[in-house]
Amino acid sequence: MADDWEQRLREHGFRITPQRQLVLEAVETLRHGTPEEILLEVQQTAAGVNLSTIYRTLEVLESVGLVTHAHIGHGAPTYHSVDEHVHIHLVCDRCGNVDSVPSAVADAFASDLRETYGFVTDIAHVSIHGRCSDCAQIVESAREVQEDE
Amino acid sequence: MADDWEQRLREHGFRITPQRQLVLEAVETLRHGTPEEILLEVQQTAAGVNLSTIYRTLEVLESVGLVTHAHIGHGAPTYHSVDEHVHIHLVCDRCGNVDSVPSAVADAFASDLRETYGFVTDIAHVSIHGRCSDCAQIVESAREVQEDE
DNA sequence: GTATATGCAAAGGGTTTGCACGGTT
DNA sequence: AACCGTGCAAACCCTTTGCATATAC
Repeated sequence: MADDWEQRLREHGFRITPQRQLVLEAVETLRHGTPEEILLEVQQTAAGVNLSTIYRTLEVLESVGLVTHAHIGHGAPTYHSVDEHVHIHLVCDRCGNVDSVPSAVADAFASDLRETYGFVTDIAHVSIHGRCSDCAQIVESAREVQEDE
Repeated sequence: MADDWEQRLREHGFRITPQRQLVLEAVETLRHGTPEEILLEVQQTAAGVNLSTIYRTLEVLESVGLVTHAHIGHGAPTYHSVDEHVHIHLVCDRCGNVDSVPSAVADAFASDLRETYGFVTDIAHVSIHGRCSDCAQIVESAREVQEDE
C-alpha cells in the first residue's frame, strides 16, 4: 500500500516525480490544505517548487483518485487525501469557524434528492453555510434584548 | 409595497439613487443574475453605470435584506430578489445544468444539523453538487458496458 | 531519444479599493 | 453645505496558460 500512489499514477500514464510525491505527502500532513498552504508545506523540503506546479499536480492527483477537494468559503478550495473519512464542512458565516461532521448526517437528504429528482449528490464537495451554535445563540439573545445592528 | 425598497434603504441610513433602483429592478427581472449579467441589464437603461457600482450596490441591497446571493459553480455568485421563493440549486458537475428545487427538501436535514450540532443552516446559500439524473444514468450505463474514460 | 513535467512570467476572471467628482439629503 | 455614492483606474486574489528547459521513461 505504501507505493500504491505510484501504481495509481502509472496506470493512468502519468510519471512519478518528486513534486508529485511531495504534494501528496503535504496533503496528507495538512489534512485540509489550500494550494497556497500546500505550496508552503512542499517548499519546506523543496524550495524551488512553483505554485503552478501545485495546481497542475493537484489536478493530476485528483484525476487518478488520490486526493479530492472541497469548497469551504468564498476563497481557495481545500484539498484532502482520499484516505480521510468523507466529511461535510459546516461553515459559520459569522465567525468563520469550520466544523467537519460525518457525511452520514446527510444520507437521508441525499437519498431524498435521488428519489425525488434523480440527483446523485456529492455532499462533501461543497460546504454548508449558516451559523455555528455559539453564533446562533448570540444572534438569538441579541434579538431578545431588542438590540439590532 | 411598491416603495418598500426606498423605506428599507432609508431606514438603514442609505440614500435613494437611480443606480440602486436599476440594480434592484435588474435582479428582479433576471431572477438569477451574476454581477456581470446585472451590469448588462442595468446598462440597457443607463449605459454609464460601472461594474464596481454593481458590486457596491448589491452589497448594500443585501445588507438591508432586499436581495440575497448564492454560490452556484466555481465562478461568480448569483443574486436573487428576496421576493423569490427560497430554493436550493442542484448543480450537475458533468453537464453543468442547474436545477432549482424547493428548500423544503432539506428541512429534515437542517433540523438534524441543528439538533445534533446546534448549527443553523442557510441551505440556500451554497448549491449542492453532484450528477443530474441524465448524467447519473450515463455514468451508470458506461459502467455496465465496461467502458472507462 | 522522446514525450511529459516543471519553472517562470504573463494573462485571465472575479472582486475590491483609493481617489476625485457629482448627486442626495 | 455636508456627506454619501459613483465612475474610473489600479490593485488584488486565485487560477490558468505559453513557452523554453529539464527530467522520467
